[in-house]
Amino acid sequence: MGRGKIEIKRIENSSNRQVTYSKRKNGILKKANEITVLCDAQVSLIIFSSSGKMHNYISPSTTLIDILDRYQRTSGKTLWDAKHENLSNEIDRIKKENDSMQIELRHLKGEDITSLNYKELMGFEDALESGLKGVREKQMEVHRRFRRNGKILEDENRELNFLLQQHLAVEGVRDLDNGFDQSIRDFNSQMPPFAFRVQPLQPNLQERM
Amino acid sequence: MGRGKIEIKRIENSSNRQVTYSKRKNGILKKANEITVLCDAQVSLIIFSSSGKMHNYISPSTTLIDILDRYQRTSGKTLWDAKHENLSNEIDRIKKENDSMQIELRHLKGEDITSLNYKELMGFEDALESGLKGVREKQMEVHRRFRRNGKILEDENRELNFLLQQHLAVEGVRDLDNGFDQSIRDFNSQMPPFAFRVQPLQPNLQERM
DNA sequence: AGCTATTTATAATC
DNA sequence: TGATTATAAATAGCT
Repeated sequence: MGRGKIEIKRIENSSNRQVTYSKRKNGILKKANEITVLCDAQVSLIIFSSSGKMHNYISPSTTLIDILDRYQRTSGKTLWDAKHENLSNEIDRIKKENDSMQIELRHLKGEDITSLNYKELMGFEDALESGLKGVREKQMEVHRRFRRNGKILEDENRELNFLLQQHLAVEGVRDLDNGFDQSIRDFNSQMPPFAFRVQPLQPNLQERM
Repeated sequence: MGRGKIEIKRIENSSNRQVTYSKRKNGILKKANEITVLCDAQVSLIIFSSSGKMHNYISPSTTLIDILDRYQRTSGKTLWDAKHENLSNEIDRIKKENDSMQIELRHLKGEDITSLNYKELMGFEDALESGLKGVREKQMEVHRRFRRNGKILEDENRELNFLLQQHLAVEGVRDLDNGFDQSIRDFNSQMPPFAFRVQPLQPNLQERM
């Protein structure tokens, strides 16, 4: 329908193609709307030009999602259900893993063990004993480190006290009235040696306890 | 384009509407194909008639899913991602739950406890001790039941032996040659009393061990 | 379903 | 691009 008849095959001239696309695109969009209004139809029309521009028409009485849902039901073809199913399967798998871990946890805590047989009980006893052994070893280690750190702090404290006494002996007579040394002496006398807080001489001495 | 001009508004006559739908539907499908071929376009066209019949056209060079993916990317509108997001969120939630259980399990088994602080260690020690206590109590119970069952079996065994001796004393003289009683006597003498297998006099005596 | 008078879409041109 | 126009194509009303 134009000045001349054309064959329906790819228009090689790129600019002609672009012009024809633009005209015919408008034509189709118009017809999509007309059939919607005239015939109560529901239309979803999505067009991509070869240059990537998109145009679309959806009948106002509906939505694209609705059309696609009906498309799936009518054609039997599946669009997003496949992706959906994968996720659902993963959820099931993880939930199962979850449940069995929950059961094992309860067993290790001594709950719900009535259903276990003797062999299973032995297994859990072993697991609990080795766990307890590990925890107790770790506790001992923490204890030892704590005691060692305390010992070192005590030594530091003793040394600092000694230095302070020296300092007081040398300087104290000279500045009897400025009150500074006195306040330190008060502070020191109120605190037991162990609690005397100083920056540790060894860095990284305190570890996480 | 027809014998008369028509207004673009719903055709009230149902059969006219149906006829017009059929003609125009063919027209649009044809145009969709033409723009595809002439202009290298990619078209997805889905039409539902008011009576529910579906017709659709997809450019042969693509798929509906591909068009819809591009539609989402181009328009920013989301079609199935919303449904997906819900499932993905649930997966994340369950996976997190899963991970923390896995960590707790490892800790209860005495693994990976270097990262625990002292207070946490104490907590796990308590949990392990109470778990171990529960398991050992259960084991003791199983043991007791086992011993009791054994005792009962011994008693049964003794009684059966007694009955057998009686039987031999009364009947044995009469049937010295049939070999049956002799074989029983042999069988019995080879087995320690405890291993003498009989149907228990009390049903349900053996519980799960 | 066909037919055809008429309207509409659009190819070529400006 | 956008407007014009001659012509092809689509289709409304009728059988």
